Amino acid sequence: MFYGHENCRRCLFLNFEKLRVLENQEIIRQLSLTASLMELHGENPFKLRSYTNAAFNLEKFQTPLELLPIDELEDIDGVGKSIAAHIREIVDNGIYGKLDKLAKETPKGIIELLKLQGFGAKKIRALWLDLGITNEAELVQACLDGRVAEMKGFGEKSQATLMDAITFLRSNRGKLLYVKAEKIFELIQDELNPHCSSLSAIGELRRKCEIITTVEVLVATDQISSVKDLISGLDDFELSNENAGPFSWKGLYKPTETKVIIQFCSTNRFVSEQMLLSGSSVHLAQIEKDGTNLFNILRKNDFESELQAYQFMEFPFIEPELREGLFEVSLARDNKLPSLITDKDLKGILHNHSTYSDGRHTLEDMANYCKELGYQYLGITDHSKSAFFARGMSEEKVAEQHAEIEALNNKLAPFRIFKGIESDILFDGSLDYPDEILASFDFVIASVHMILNMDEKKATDRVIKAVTNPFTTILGHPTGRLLLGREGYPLNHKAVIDACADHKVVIEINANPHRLDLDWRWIQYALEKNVMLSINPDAHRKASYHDLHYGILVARKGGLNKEMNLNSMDMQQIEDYFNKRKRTKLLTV
DNA sequence: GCCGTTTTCGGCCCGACTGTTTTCAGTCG
Repeated sequence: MFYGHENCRRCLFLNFEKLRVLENQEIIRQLSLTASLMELHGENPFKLRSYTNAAFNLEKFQTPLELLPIDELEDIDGVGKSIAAHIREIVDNGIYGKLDKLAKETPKGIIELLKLQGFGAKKIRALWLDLGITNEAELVQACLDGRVAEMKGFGEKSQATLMDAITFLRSNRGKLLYVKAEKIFELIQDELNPHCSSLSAIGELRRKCEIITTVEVLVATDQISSVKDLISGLDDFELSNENAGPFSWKGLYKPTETKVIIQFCSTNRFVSEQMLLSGSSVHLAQIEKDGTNLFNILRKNDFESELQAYQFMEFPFIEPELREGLFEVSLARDNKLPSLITDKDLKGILHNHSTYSDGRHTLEDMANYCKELGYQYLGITDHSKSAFFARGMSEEKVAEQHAEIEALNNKLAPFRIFKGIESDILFDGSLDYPDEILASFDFVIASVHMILNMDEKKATDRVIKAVTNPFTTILGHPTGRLLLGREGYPLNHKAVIDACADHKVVIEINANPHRLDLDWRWIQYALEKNVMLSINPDAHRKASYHDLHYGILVARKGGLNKEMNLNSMDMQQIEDYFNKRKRTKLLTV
């Protein structure tokens, strides 16, 4: 349940954003927040636990709660009269009285402090009551004075960890995952489209960076001043620098405190400005012809298309997401640019969960929807038994699932479900089923979920040991990172990729927008070593199949082509691949 | 606050890790 970030209660609860419609997630967020605020106010722990339990049970609930009458809400596990009434109130008013009251009784800065990693409501309560701290600045001062370390339940280490957590929080403030920044861009696009001749994302957004610090947009219009007024007049946008210049608007998207810059230009300058403001400075400088670089050419010349500009420089077209100045220019110079993978190149979906472990939808639902989307196969990989809290499967459950897969394969043919498992990598790098059980799967994804605090040497040795396991087909989310949420465990990427090369293990590009792990910066090295990748959604519900798109974006950014992506194989190819690997493995066991 | 009765009260999910209070509370997954 906590493994897929989408189900992480902490992240849900801290996700203060207006980029939402009233979905079950919003109700869950409010109930979880209630539990934290109750804890903050020292209320009965059992009472607040019922809110946590209700939120937890609602996670698994598929029907939109806003459609349910109150008596049906009360039938849900963990939801009684009181919480059912709260849910109705949220549906009707957007928030419910009890939470509203709790929030009003709590300093805003204290609620912010609940975001600090490693510190829960009880610790924050202690800081609030004992030291009178009500915001981040006061907390920093208390740490610097050493007052935190002197408190009961805290010490020097806690104080240092607290400072680290504040630093992490500060460094991420205003930053957004690509998936969320894209929504801000779409808002701007919808508003401005009627008033401009051309509009494009530029900067990090156009380069499909996984983290966005500034949402930048280029607009070609002859009504600059009225477009500026239009943006400043929108509820969620705030002009922050009136002196930004005649050709730009600088401000904030208030709900997430994200910086927004809108640049203006004339229609005939659009292509050149778009390129100037999208490619990194290194990219623009590296592309040279007769001693003049692309940067200078674009400043002085107008083009009708980006292709025309590259052709002018005697270069092939370079996709915007590659324009980081890392490897693309030398590849282009040698005419070795990859034909980047696209959404259409995915033939099946691997790494998915069902109700056999912590997924929301049944195996049959997951299979039907996968088929409906036009894919040829599904690889189902529920959690293994060690992931007890994700309801990992016992050996008996595995057998039960395999029987159902066989029945479904008869029913859904030629669509095919492959028997997989997301096997936990245990503390010492071993997998948590005996060989005979591991041998019963078509493929095995080995992933780390627990004990994430090892040093680089230990973490690397552990992962490499899992990679050398003859049953491992794919290494799942290699570093365990959650973007803007948790650093991955430190890993010697080269050593791990080398081990994957030696043992013919595929590396996952986890497409969940919170993970995007393997980091795209390592794709080129993997390709150099002839290591295949696999773009997997880690879906815990049907809708998460669509996360594949974000995996595609970073895979393209790293320069991946379809030939080196495992799930670009068609059904027959991947079946042969799995079978061949299994035969090889059986020889080595 | 919810649940499940031995139904109107009494009990309330797991395990590992960390740091600190040296025997356990808080946090996380």
